[in-house]
Amino acid sequence: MRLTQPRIAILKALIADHGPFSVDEVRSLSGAKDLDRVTVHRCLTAFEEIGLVRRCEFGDSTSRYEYAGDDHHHHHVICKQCRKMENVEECIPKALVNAVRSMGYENVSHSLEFFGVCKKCRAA
Amino acid sequence: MRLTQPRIAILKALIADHGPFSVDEVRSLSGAKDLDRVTVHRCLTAFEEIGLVRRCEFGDSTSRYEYAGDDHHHHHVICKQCRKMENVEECIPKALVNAVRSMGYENVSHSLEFFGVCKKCRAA
DNA sequence: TTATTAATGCAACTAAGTTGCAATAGTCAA
DNA sequence: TTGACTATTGCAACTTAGTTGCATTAATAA
Repeated sequence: MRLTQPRIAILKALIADHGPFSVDEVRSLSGAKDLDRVTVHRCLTAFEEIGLVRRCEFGDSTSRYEYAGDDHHHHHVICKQCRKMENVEECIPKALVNAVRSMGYENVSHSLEFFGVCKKCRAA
Repeated sequence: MRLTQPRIAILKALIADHGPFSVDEVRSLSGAKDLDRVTVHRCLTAFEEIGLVRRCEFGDSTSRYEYAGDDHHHHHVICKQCRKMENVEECIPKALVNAVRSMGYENVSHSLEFFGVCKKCRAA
């Protein structure tokens, strides 16, 4: 895998700002504003494949990406109103994954997202 | 809310076959093959709003829907290879939801999906 | 320094879902 | 039962996110 200008810019942005970002958000954060959307896509996909980046789905049919090179496993809460998101450090118990294994699955991973209304939005 | 032919057909299909279905799958399952895609969409959205149907996202940028009128809360495992899906009856511990509440969120819901490789696919 | 080829950028395309609007068909009241 | 009201449907056109093919560019290895 080659270390190119677009890839450096994208990775820098993801490491600096951490909070899953859409392709277009990554594009503007990366500074390289003239970066092609397709390139950002391909870079993120490539990073995902080697585990440098994690893809998140929040149910709005847009993929978001965050830096994952630090092995910091976590989940997210998304405010149903303002769409702000925060990390949730707690994770599911191992027993749950084992339950799925006992159903005959191997190589089990999971996706867990929380949705709620944040303090700010409730005040308004 | 009016009880129309399309809605009856769609609900029947969802109750009969349960396993989250995409809009097009619902369309063919409903028998009413000449049903407009848009209509199916709108019906499912309407059902979702009144809690009759639950929307699931498996990270392939397609929404899937399942009957939820029976209050049967559960999650899913999706095989990473053949895309087959099964219910997972276990759920996350209350402590986890409380952790999110203590971050300042109310009305907290969650989405949890498992991904793995099923027995059949491993054999092949 | 040059040759190789992975990666980029562009244009055209696909897939899922949304919107506006005229026509249709449930539902309510007479 | 009939008629009026209006929610719902179906169509066409549109949006948004993402993908594909291919010629050009720029990392890397010799």
